Amino acid sequence: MDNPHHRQLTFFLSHSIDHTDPPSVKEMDFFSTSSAPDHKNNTSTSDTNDDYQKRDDQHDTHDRHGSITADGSPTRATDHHVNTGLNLTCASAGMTKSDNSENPETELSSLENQLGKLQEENSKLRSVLDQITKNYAQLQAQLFNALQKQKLPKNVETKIVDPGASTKLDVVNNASVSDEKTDQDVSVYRSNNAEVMSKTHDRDDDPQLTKLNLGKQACPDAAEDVLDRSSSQSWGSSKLEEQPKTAEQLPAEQIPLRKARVSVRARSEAPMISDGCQWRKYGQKMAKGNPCPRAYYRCTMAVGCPVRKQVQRCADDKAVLITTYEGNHNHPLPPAATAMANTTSAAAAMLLSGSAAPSKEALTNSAGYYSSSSIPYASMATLSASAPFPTITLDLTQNPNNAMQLHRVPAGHGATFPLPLHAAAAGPHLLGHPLFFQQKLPPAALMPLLQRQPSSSMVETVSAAIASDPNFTAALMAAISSIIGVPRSSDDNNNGNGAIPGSPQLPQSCTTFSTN
DNA sequence: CGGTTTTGACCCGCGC
DNA sequence: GCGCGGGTCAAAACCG
Repeated sequence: MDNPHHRQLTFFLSHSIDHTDPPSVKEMDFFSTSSAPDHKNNTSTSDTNDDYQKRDDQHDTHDRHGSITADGSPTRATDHHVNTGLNLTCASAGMTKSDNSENPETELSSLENQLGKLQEENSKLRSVLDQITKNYAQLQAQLFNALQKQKLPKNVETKIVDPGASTKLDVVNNASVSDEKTDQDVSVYRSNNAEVMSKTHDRDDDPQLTKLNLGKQACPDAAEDVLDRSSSQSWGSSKLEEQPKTAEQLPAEQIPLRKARVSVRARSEAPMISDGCQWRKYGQKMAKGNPCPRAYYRCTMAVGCPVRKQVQRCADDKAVLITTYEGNHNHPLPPAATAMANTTSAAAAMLLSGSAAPSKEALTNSAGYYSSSSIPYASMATLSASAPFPTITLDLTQNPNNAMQLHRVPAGHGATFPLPLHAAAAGPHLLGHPLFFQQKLPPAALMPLLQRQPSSSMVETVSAAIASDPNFTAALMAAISSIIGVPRSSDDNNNGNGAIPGSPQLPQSCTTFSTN
């Protein structure tokens, strides 16, 4: 039981069970308002949808889900098919066909009606997502502020007593309890918890939702996760600027946030890649197994900025520079730095979202699902038992046109399997990490970025690679599932994260950039 | 003179 | 408990 991963599995098992229980169902109310996806599990993967629908059909007689759709969404059939809330049209089309096979006019009108409903639902979902994003950002800012207000001794978790964010923070504390060692595991939940919280933006107004969320705080380290997130997600976010900053806040910021790492490999002759930030070297060490020293840098753009990075040349190929970022900036960043921040946040989000007890099968499934997309670059996750922290590596050493690879390296794993970039792309949005270009630029527009030389525009390349997602539906679906922390209903995918990384959390991101 | 870099020492976690 | 390795600290040196 000491194994953190085991704990993760346990958690997600309970999670999956949850989704059959009324409480979990209540959580689904978040989406049920739009009537479409009241099956939180549906958002996971397409293959899951089938299973879930089957299950749902079975449960229909028990009216279980009927209670879920408290909003009174009329069509259950619609609910079945509109799992992601994204492919609403397609789902409805298939469904209506079977329903209306007699009169063409009737069928047409019915289709129109349903189409209108679906469009409405779609708009609702979009608004919900927007709200989630806003809420998340707000909560993040509040949490960050609260953290800053309290001085936390190093490696010591204390209760957060900020009245303004008491609910949220209390949740964290309750969950955090005692286990400080399962950082990696926690990171997985982090996103889930945080997302849930973000959904309950009216936490003060809606205690029920809060309680439900609390119920999901099965992870003892959830608090830590949240803490991490608060600081980590400040990357590229100017919202935190609004938060008062004092010297006393610094210690708290630097406390826990180090678990998820994002590393980038790129070819570069320079001793350090330019990422738009100012760094101060505070240490250098010879790492085992690498003749090249590892340099430790700290962000000096703001006093107390928790962001650090490690720079080291690859032992195998000294032309490859590996830069690892950790933490999130607590200050405004210049455009160039923001791009990098967004990139690392996205990568971290993806990493954390998928770090939750990744099951090979689930990941494989997801990989297959996503790989079918038109993403120009291949995505890959590498799990390494040697990694002290979950680490995602953006490999820019290969042809940017088709070799953008993501290596996810959570501790305790040694398997390699495809990792869906889409989730990462969508995650940041939902989490409140604005990858603006991602949202506003069509995939085609991102291609040029991918075709650039890593050394010249590595940030853009990485950002584009992470952010660009030709299949927004898939990405959003993954993101939603991750946010909800929806466990796969599949028996063997209880590990929770399934193929789709659970929740995008950006608690701490350690990005390693290796420039070639 | 202020900021940065260097570098040895120290701390801490982990494995044996 | 001990050793190892990673990460950080902090004093001295360096630089503009």
